[in-house]
Amino acid sequence: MVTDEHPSSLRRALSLLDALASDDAVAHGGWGVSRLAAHLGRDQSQVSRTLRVFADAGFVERDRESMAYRIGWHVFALAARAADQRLLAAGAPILRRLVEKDLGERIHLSVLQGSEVLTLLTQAPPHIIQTVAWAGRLVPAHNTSSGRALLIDREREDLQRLFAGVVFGAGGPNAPRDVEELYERVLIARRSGYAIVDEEFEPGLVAAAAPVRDFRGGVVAALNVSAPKFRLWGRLPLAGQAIKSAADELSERLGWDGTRPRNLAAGPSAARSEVPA
Amino acid sequence: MVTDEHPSSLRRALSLLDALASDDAVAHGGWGVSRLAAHLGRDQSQVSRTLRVFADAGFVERDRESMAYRIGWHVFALAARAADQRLLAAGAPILRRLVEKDLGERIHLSVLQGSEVLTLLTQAPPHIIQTVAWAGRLVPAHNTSSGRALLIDREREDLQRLFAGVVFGAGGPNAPRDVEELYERVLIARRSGYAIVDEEFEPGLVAAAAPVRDFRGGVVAALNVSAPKFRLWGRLPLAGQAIKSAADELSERLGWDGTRPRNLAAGPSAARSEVPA
DNA sequence: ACCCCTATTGCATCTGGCGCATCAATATGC
DNA sequence: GCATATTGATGCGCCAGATGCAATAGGGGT
Repeated sequence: MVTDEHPSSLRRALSLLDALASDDAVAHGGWGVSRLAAHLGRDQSQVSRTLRVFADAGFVERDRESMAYRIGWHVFALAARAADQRLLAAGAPILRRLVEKDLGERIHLSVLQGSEVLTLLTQAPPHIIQTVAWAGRLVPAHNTSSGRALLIDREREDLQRLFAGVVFGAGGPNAPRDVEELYERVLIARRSGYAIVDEEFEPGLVAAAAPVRDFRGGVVAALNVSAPKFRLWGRLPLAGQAIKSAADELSERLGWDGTRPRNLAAGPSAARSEVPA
Repeated sequence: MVTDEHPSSLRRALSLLDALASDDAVAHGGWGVSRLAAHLGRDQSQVSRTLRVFADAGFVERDRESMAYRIGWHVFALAARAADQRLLAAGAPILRRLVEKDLGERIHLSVLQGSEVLTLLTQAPPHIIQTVAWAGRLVPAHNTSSGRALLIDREREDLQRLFAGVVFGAGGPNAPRDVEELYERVLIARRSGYAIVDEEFEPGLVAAAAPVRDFRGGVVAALNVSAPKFRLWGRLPLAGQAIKSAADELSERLGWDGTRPRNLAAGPSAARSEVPA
């Protein structure tokens, strides 16, 4: 997640936090120094010292018996102050309503981070067991409906800049092959106000998404539904409409007056950050 | 927040995040470089450079127009991915303390799954014979205190959708007969901050429960105590209070900022800068 | 006792964080 | 219009502090 461009000790230190939040580390109830050092290819001494600083600052905590480090209270406290809590507060009930009343499939609220999509909230229908926890996870923006919705205002040059260095290979059979194809599909989404994706991210998976705007008119988030093709495909246009009206409602709660955004070259912090390895 | 003991560049860098998470900074929609530098008594050059590293890693974000930095979504992602882990890790000692010091009765930590309650952790007092292993068990949400606590934020329509198709028949003598009754009792629980249940799930069984919230502000789990009526009834309000304060403590460890109002759906442009200087 | 695995610490090396000064860009004043 | 103030970024020399190696210490397991 933290991609190195110019090595700095700070960046190296931050990668420790990423490692501690990895699936592996979480599943193991935290990682010890040596394991962490091995995973990152760094010397144990440095990992040990860096973790001590993090621990003193509360960014990580150590299990007394297993000696394993975990993400600490301070990160959670900061997360509570992370960008726009209002989006979460207003979004949660809308997600619930969508999944329970309208669609009966899994709904996500996500934001753009670089060329990837970060899932903030997930709501699954009651009868489905939560297989993977999607919240906090990153997926590519170019072959997902959320990504398409988040990029719905962007022009060709924006996309070229944003996806410079991103490989378009992976994903489902219908994934866009390059920025040009992506832009064409963005244009299609722009016309209807929502994005439809058919087996672009994963074979057999279809999805619909719509952009959420704040009071400035810019896209700040996306609402999306995704499900197996056999279950959702027939009502996907309807689902798109439902998602769109829900997204518009959320936008209104964020102060959007319904006007189109003026040309805002690129998103908030889109400039930097690349794809992870 | 980050207390300095032995200065290190990492610690200095982390204090930038703290500053950005301060009430002042959040209220102003983020802070610029010079302001941040002044606040921390550090040179602008270093603040600028450090923030770039943070920004590249996604730990902070920059507003395009105001040039102000805010806590970034990456921090949110870290917290989201470690949230489950932390719920269990931070919950266990609190359960133990509750049963040993405060209540002397069986305590559970549970989450909502559809219209049912899934118990994750159980702590029983030593003198009580382990009757049933509750961890992993599913019980209905409508006639249990945990369920009531987990649904404490829901509105009538939410409940109607959630319990559509659920039969309310079974349980104890005082179980709610329909969604309407359930909602009334949810409202009562909402007022006090904890839920009391008197022979709703099972004859002769009473219980109290309180909601646990995470850094997103939503209810993610519930803490509850249950025992035979003859043993707990007299001190049930006290038990409710104890459960509530324990739940609040757990919420804090999950990054919940109890001081912050969690449903601020009204103001359109609250996040933006209002105060001049 | 042994070995193996893990975490911490001492120490010499030298990277990279630091402050100062400068520069560019954008307001604000007259 | 020019002058001034403010804010953020950068070039550069210096030394704090990050790094890596090796040694040390603890903890099981056999």
